[in-house]
Amino acid sequence: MPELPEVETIRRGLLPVLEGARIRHADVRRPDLRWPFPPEMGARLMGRRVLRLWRRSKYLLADLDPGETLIVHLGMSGRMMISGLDGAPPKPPGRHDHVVIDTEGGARITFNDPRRFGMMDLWPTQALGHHRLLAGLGPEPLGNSFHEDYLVERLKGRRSPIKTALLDQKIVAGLGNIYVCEALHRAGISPLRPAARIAAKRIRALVPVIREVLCEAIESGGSSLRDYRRADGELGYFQHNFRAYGREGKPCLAPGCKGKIARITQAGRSTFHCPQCQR
DNA sequence: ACACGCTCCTGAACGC
DNA sequence: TGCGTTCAGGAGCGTG
Repeated sequence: MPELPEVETIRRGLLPVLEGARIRHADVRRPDLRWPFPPEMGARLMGRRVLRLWRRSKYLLADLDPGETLIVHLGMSGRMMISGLDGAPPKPPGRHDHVVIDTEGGARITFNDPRRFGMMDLWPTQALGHHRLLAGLGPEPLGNSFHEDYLVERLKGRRSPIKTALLDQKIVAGLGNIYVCEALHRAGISPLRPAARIAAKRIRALVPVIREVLCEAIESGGSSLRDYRRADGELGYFQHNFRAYGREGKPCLAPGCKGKIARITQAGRSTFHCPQCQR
């Protein structure tokens, strides 16, 4: 499922066809995803130019001329597909293709989301910070305001396990289940340990590890899961080698560790970790 | 402020 | 072979 690296990779894939392009037509094929689409979304997108395509946490943001931003979240199973390039026919919409955007350049961007956990909204660009979904987000993990002192401070007094704390988007925005498991594994920190009971030194060491895990995933094009299947023009599919995630029962890959990856449930979610080397 | 459980949804994987 | 059941999970939201 798309986490920050996947969204970033999708953004980069969309960049050449969307940034600077004018939307010729937008086909909104159902009234809602997780929430209703904004009123008249299709009509409001039509004829507008995309000034900038950027990302905040797991949200894709397309600044439109004039003054409005299209906010897109891919949820669990959202995908983007590009077709209609080089004179090829644009892909006709199929099952779960909920929004189809055609540009004047001839490209077609198809948003597909079987589980419909995604969302789209339109919001004034200068007031984006006040959008209910963006307002409370913590710092970008790859940005300057996510740093060692910040994380140490934010985890003070947190009795919840570090795994849960790192999934809290108010603390750091964009981490999901997979990369939290990977980061904690690399840092040798047990996902079960209460956040407030981790030595400051180890939290400080975790910060660059989080960045490293995300950067590697972005470099390799993100990660792939069941929900992502390779197809022509589909963005966001990646092959990434996880050391912990999805490796229940397999040998721990930490250097020198003889442990085995275990799978537990925390806050209703699977955690993969090595009980041997993660303390 | 924090912590927890519930909820949305469908396809894939699994069991009988 | 076919059907029913379980699981996956981002993250808002209500409750304590």
